[in-house]
Amino acid sequence: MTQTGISRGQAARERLITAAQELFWENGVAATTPRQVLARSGVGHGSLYHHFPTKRALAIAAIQRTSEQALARALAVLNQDRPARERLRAFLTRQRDALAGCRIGRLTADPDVMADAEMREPIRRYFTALVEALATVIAETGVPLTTATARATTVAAVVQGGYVLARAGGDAHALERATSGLMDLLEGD
Amino acid sequence: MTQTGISRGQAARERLITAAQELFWENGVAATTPRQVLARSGVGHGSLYHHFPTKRALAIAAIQRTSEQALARALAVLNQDRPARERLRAFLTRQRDALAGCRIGRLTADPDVMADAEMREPIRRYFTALVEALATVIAETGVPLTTATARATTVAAVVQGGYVLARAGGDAHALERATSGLMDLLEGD
DNA sequence: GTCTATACAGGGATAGAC
DNA sequence: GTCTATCCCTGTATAGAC
Repeated sequence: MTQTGISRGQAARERLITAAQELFWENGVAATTPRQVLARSGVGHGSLYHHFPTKRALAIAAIQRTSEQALARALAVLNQDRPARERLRAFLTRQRDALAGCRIGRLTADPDVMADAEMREPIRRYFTALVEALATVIAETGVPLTTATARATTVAAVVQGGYVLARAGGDAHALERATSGLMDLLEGD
Repeated sequence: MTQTGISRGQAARERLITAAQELFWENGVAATTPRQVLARSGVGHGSLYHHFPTKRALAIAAIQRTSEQALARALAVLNQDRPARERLRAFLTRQRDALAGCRIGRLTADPDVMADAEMREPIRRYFTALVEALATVIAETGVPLTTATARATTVAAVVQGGYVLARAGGDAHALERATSGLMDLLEGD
């Protein structure tokens, strides 16, 4: 009750989550060790296990956080005050770090994540919400709703696959080629 | 000189590679242990390190093999004796184990693979050859070559992304929705 | 809350006999 | 070529002091 909004303890907790988010993006969950999280965050061993009973608990917190942040950024683009066609184009041409890969999508290849329902859930939610938002925008461009839903899945997929191709070839432009190829199709050539 | 084409030793080597291929598909390279490969293949510890000096050497052999096999299967579909339009459709609607993910594409999220140029190379080759073959087929449908190349990247990306979405949602149909959404666009609605 | 010390299984590999 | 025994390091914690 005498505390400010964020106690000193919360600072360590936040630093742990942030460091875990970064490392998960770089190397995945399974391949990230508690020691790496400690080194990155500057937090001590004792503190980690004070704030999180296990690596799994930290992983869940970090994945949830990443998922929320990524969804918020995507929805910000899709809900801008502009014509639907422009919002769709803005989503597809958004600046992305192609060689780093998608912070969320890449987790679907992580064995620790896929083996754990609580880690999978934020990922499922992210893509469900993203595809739904895309379908809404696409429907606003005048496409029937059932067509819009399939097309929204295609749009989300081309971005995820663009990341895969970019990383596979060490070529950041592969993502742009994939999305621009789809945009041409969407805009009727 | 007195040997048959495949010596008894090759049998163990082959079983190790096959087991590694399966395990890499299931769990990735980094998360697969030599012990798992031994258990799966039925080969003994001594034999593993007789045939492959390190886990890395086994991984390179297994990834190369997987890449060759996957490319051969894809090209078989794309080079059938049928109209280009049908071959493209056959590629997109090919039976795929969506929830298992792509044996090649998934490796782009593996930290061990991405940190090693020799492991990355077969993956790069696979997608380069796949996109080139797709571009040829698409060009045969009457599309200008530069457009065909971008479009080929889009096709490969939608398949890869479809896998990601399917695994993310635990929904095998997500892959079909992604590819059928693309097919509608390709066939001019 | 944070620290240092300790524990112990498993990963990745070597040694040397058969 | 294959086997068993052994090795050292790191991942993932637990214990208990400060």
